[in-house]
Amino acid sequence: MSTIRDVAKLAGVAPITVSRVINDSDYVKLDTRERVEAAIEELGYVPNMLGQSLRSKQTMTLAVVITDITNPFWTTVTRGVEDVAQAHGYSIILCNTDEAEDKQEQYLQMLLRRRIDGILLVPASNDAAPVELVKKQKIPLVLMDRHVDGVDVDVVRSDTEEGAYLITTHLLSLGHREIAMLAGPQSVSTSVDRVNGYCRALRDAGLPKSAEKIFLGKFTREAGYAMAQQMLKKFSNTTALVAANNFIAIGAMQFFSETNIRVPEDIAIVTVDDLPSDFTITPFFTVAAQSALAIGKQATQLLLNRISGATDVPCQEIILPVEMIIRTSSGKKLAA
Amino acid sequence: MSTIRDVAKLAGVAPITVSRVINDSDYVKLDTRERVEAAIEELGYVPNMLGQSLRSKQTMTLAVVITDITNPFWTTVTRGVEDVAQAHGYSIILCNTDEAEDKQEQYLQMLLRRRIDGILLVPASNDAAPVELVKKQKIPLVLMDRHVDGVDVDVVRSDTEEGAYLITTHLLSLGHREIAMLAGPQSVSTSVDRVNGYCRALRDAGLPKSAEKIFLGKFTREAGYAMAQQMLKKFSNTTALVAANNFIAIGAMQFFSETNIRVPEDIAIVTVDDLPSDFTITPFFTVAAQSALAIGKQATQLLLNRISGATDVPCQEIILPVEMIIRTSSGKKLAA
DNA sequence: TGCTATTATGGTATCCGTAACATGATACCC
DNA sequence: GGGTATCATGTTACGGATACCATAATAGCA
Repeated sequence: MSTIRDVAKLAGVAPITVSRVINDSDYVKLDTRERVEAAIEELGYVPNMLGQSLRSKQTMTLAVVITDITNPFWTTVTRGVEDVAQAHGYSIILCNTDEAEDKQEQYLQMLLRRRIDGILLVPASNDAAPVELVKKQKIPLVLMDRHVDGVDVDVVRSDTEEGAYLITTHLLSLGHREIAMLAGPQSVSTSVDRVNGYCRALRDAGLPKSAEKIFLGKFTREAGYAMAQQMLKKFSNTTALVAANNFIAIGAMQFFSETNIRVPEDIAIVTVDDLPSDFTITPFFTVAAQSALAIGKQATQLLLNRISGATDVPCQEIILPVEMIIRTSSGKKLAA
Repeated sequence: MSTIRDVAKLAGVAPITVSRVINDSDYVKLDTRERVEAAIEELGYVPNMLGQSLRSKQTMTLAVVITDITNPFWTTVTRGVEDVAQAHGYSIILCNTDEAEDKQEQYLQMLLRRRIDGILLVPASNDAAPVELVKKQKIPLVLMDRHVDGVDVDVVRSDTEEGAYLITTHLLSLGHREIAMLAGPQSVSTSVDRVNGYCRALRDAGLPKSAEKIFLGKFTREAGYAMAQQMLKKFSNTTALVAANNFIAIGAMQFFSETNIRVPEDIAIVTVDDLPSDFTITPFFTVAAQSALAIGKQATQLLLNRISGATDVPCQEIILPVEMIIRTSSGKKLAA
């Protein structure tokens, strides 16, 4: 692969002149410019960004560290990131942590070595260490979707506590009193927040003891299936269910479907996180929908602001609103 | 951010000695090593990969260029890529072309500038130019899912023609004779291949003229909706439908659902591409399923082989088998 | 003791592009 | 004609890590 010096030699100029032509950065006579461009064409020269980055200390690269690229919520977030990043000339490095702290740490180390310009992180857990690791190197960092306790850092997330509150309140308004919750892991803030929203709704309705019906698992279909099973075994009088995300809801639905329990007739279901409309023929779940795209876009915008020097501005927590969409899965008002 | 020289100075050694410690590449006295490691720790030194890459001419980075990160098929492919890449110490740069040739070209140029070690490309169209562009720079390249005419290049894809053949034949075996096809764009090989499979099945059944019922659009839900509408307008006697992918099938389903046409009673549907089981409560579509994960993994494996010097081996086209899964959407055998 | 092999460390140049500074040429104005 | 502003190009050094070669110290052995 040819270098800027090869081009310079062929065009009979100094390397810096070629650089000027490439970057359109300084005076170059038309005649010279044409000679240089011809040489570039002839050699098929492509500037080496490694050299540029080494000097400029900019890689024009952002990293997106998510927990699972297979989950449509995260891909939509990533899509939002990509759109904004691309519009500003940045590329995206994608990292999958699978919710594993060691994999996350490994990736972050690698990103630091790469001198990435900024990181968009969905923290695998509530542990502050990885955030500190990045902050110590002064690499701009924005957390997405989840917050982490005890560190000063930018966060862009949905008001997921309110979301859980809304859908639980909806169930209460339909007359349900025995409402269980199938939640995610305790180490993840969104799971905790959603449990809190659920509890607050029950408290506001004067049913604090109902909050014992909480099951903790993972944000997966398998976990949803298993938790639904346990839940019915333990609390057979349950009439409604709050799922902490769509995968849990789907897993629960599969269990109910297999055991001939009708939804919403026998048990009503509500959940946080909508499924993309592209995947569903007729939307079924009553949900607290967040805008994954907006999370990605806003987080990236904030990150780019930080990169372009807004370092004195104190860290912000941007909390986006959620929207309740009432559909079939929550059923009708119970007969009194 | 500190450099190898800062560490060297603090430890009282030459930079090269620090390098040796970092890479464990040569003799270093235990005593010296410890001093260097202490200095690294104290300064929070992180090696700069830009410098390393500039020398070694390896970026340890692969690019995945797909058409839409929001589509679960591509994310599963990407997941396969990521798994294999990560296991070999490579990172992934992700690029979304939105099926647009200009965006693809822009991305490829950028990847060349970055001196990516290899590219996994889902070509946006049948145009050979982008492939030539990459090959000219001798950057290892593997196409995924789609092939491109007139160029010698590695490809890993599914036997999608056979897939379409299988599901069409299944419809024929159920007694259907008026079978329409809703396909993707003509510029994409998978769409063409699926149309061919559909035609071959009809030809084998002695119904070549039925192949006039082909509609071309995009691989999207919206297009599926629109094509289903047109199709019924033009050929109201149609009893079965072959969709070229799952989004088209879902779009068609939505149209039928809105117009009170029952599936499979009034019209049977089969499609290529399964929906991930995590998104569906009870799988409905009879499909020709490909293993997206396998495509990603195999393509990456092949790419890594090329990178590590298998340049003399001629280009291969790896064609993975598809599997027909019969479900509800194709219905029962028609009464004679 | 003298010679070679092994261990341990350093100097210099290089990967590629560009910032900073320097020089030269041309144009313009009084 | 002399001085300044603009245009045009080049020289040198640097960013960070490391290959290559050189040197020095120690160990091993006859």
